[in-house]
Amino acid sequence: MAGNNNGGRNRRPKQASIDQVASRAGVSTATVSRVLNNPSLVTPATAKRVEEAIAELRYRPNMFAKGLMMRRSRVLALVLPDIHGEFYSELLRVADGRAHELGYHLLASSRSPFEDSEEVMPFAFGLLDGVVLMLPTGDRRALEHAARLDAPLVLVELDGSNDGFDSILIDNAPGARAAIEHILESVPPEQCIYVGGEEYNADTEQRVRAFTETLRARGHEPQSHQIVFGSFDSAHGESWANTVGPEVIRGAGIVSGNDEIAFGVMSAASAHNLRAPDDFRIVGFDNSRLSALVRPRLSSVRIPLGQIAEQAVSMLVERIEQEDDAEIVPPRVVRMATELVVRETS
Amino acid sequence: MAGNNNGGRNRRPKQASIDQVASRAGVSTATVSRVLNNPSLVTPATAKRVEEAIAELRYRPNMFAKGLMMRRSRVLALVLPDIHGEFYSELLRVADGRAHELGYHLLASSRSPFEDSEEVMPFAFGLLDGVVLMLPTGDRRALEHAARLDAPLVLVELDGSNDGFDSILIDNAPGARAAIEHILESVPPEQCIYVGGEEYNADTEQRVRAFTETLRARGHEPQSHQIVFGSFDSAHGESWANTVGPEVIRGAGIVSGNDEIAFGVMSAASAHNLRAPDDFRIVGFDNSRLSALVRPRLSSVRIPLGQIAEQAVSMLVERIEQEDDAEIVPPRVVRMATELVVRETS
DNA sequence: CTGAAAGCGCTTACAG
DNA sequence: CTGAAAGCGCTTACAG
Repeated sequence: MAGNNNGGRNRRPKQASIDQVASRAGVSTATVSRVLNNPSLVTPATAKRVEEAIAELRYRPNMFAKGLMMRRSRVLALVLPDIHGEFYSELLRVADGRAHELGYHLLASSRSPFEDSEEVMPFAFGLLDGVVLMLPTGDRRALEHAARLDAPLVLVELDGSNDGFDSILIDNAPGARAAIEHILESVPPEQCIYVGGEEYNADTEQRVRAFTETLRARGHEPQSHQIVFGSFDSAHGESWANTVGPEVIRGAGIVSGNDEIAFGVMSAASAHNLRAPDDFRIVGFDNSRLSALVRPRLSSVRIPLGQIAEQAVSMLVERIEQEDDAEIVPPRVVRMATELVVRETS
Repeated sequence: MAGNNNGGRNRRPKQASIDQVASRAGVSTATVSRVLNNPSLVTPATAKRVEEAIAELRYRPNMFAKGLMMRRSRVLALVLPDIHGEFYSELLRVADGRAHELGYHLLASSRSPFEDSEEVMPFAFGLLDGVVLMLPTGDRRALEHAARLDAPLVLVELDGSNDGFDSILIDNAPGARAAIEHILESVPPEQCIYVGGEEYNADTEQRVRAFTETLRARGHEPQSHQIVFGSFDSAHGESWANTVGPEVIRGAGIVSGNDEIAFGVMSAASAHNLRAPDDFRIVGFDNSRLSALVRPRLSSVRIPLGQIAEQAVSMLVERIEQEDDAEIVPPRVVRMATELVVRETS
């Protein structure tokens, strides 16, 4: 557009187009396209000429033009809620690995495409072949937006099968039940407390249910102070512990919404010289790397993030590549079980 | 292509095109395009008709066609090395926030676009307006590849200014120096040890240099056992501590490559009943959330990740939007200072 | 203020 | 095996 002063490096070089490659190689653009996408259709000799032209011109296909024709970009997105740390890396790493195996590139977004009504998201999403959407908040409104999206979608942590979407759910029950039962071995039901994260969260709800039902099975109806909500961070654990004070913590059996909360509780407790497992029992959720690292080592419920990520990407790609066919496979729901990892704090 | 049996939900609905919107609204495609991109050019009355048609047809512009014309997608990527946990979230969150302010969508990739020569990456990268590339391994080969990429690039942790790229560097010196000086207040130089992560890493090199120089300034030439390399994880800290044994740790002043390593060291030490700060001193790097949470609280050097992310995105967008102009701004290098956060372990 | 038309850079039947 | 040509769905001078 402007004067072609391409002195700088960080300046997009005027890319060669397929036409230039074609004329340089003395062939048609169709032939260039063939050597790029289906070399077996072309004589080795002409293929060679074309490849040389490509190399000389440093030609790289324009992905927009290609996408316009193919209606496919081979790019996937993984949309994660604003969760912290630990969580991200395994999810990303495994999802990316699986995507790569399947010939796709995976990108992650920490911003929901439906968060605000601005114009930026649709831009990006129109370029994607599909998205894995993690919705632990059970946000059905987001699901409605998603339904309007034109890309294939796999949901994680929210059952969207009634709306036609493949879904992957975390089955918190086994792990949560095991955790509370383990604690009940040494703590009476009335001293068990669930210190959870956000209340309106798919995981929170399931865990609270398991907690409640397990206590009831022991003939104890949990009181309101035995189930507390907050946020999934250590600050919440600390502030809860500081609020209730040492007399409540001593002898208590605590199931916390995640490891961070547990760290917060233990940290505040240690200020009163209370330590797990002697003075109280505690188990976290997530089985984060740090749970095995801190002293005392934190018992925790493992969530199979790697399997979830792998499964999500696999299902998504299956859907994408199925679109070309006529057959309609009904939405699938898969549940991933959790399990208790016993360490020192319980 | 196939039979249009659109019974299923997860099936890409045949998208309406701009032509259909135009004919439905009784205008030309040019007009539709104008109400979408520059409404002030259109009479309110006709704009309204067009908007209704858009709504009725659930029209969404084809981003490939748009990109083909505009040569711009408003999508940015942040390419991170395979670092763990903590690191990701702040970087991502802040970068995303800044990108959004500037009207871009940011996606993260944990896979280097140059990792392998397969065809997948270029696909994705041709769709991006620019990328922030974090290269803590000092991988100059990756930089060469990057130079061939046609998208604007901002480098983090590697100085690519000589190759024409804006670069953001972490200045480890102030923080590292402060850390070792702080430790030297109570530990003799010959008992100071740097337990680092990967040896060929921009951060490692700077920190080791600061460590070495500070000890030399005290008249002590560090011995080979005083500088050890490994990986940036707790396992390395543990194994190092177990290898050297309690006699080395007792009384030592340890600067570790990151907080994780420090946790590993402390964890192994506690098995021998050695605790910081009484039996030894230790400071980490990264100032991770957990450093403030574990007991004893870990002193750590803060790296301004948020500022780095924000700066990187800002510079990148500046470059992108500058491409249209003729003026060539020389590559910039900005250095972000680190600082020591003293807690209980030192 | 609006439209007809060219063009962005590819892919893919269709002929040969 | 190869090429001429149409077409994907947009944007943008250029006229009016």
